Amino acid sequence: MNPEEIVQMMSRQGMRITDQRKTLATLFARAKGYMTPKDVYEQMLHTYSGLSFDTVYRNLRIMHEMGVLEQFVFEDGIKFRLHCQENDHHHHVICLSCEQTYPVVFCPMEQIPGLPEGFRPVKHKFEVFGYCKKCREEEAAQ
Amino acid sequence: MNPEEIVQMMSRQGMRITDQRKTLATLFARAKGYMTPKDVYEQMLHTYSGLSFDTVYRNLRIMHEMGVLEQFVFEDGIKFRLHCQENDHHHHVICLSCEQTYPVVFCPMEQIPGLPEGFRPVKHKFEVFGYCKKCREEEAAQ
DNA sequence: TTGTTTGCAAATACTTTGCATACTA
DNA sequence: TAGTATGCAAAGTATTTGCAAACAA
Repeated sequence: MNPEEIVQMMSRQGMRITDQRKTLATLFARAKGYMTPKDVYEQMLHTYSGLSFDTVYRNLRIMHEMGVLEQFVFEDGIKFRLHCQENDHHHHVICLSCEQTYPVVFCPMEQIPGLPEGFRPVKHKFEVFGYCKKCREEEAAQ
Repeated sequence: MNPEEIVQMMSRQGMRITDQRKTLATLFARAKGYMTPKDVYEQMLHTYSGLSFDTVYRNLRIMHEMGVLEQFVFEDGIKFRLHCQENDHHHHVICLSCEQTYPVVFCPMEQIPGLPEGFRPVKHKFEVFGYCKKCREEEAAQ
């Protein structure tokens, strides 16, 4: 998705489009992996020297509520990225080096045996972490 | 696992066995689900009125490092429970109501298709959330 | 007796809130 | 113009650290 599409999406949801929010859109459009609130703040600070942290938090929260961003709880804290554009149910493969994510359509719930008797599943998580081709090649080249 | 076994395990790892740590062992032996540091603090406060939060944090961290406890990042924060005693690789089914967990031997990695070309997986997460038989029955009985 | 554990106090990190001003629509 | 967004200051929550006294081995 390009920045304009993101801005449109935000606008459609009733958000007012400020310069900062345009920059946020550009930032997330360009981002390869996930970003922490701190990452976002630091990136934005280049352009807006008077930027405050609470505005970043507010916008991240709103953009998450609007479904523009996706929030992911890593061991080391919460991170954000653009909301996944895949329509069908899918899972993610995440590179531990560049944090790029790849969708996988395979879903283990379709064939899971051995659920406890009487257990009614309502949601599940399946994520694979590792190293993508590009990062492995770069690593090997050093 | 009973409290004595947990205490032995801690002792074997070189931890000194204080009254508080014995109580911690008892607490986790009895706990059905996961506990937040706050839960633990509040439980312990019944017995130790002068208890401080930092001691709870310290002990939880140490017991996690020693492999006595298991740490789980939920959306609403970090929680702890006894480290799983299953030997073989397995995954967890977690009840959203009582937080009781059940092991499942099935592992989706054994048959996952569609990994991006050249991606080398190093770890994965697979967790199923829902409601266990007991909680569903209790819910229905109301 | 030695070295670990504890409580206290304070520091740090992260996130949220109230309010006046600035800006979008 | 009406109402939202921003920066500032401050508060709230979660977690960590340094230190002296208490305690386990």
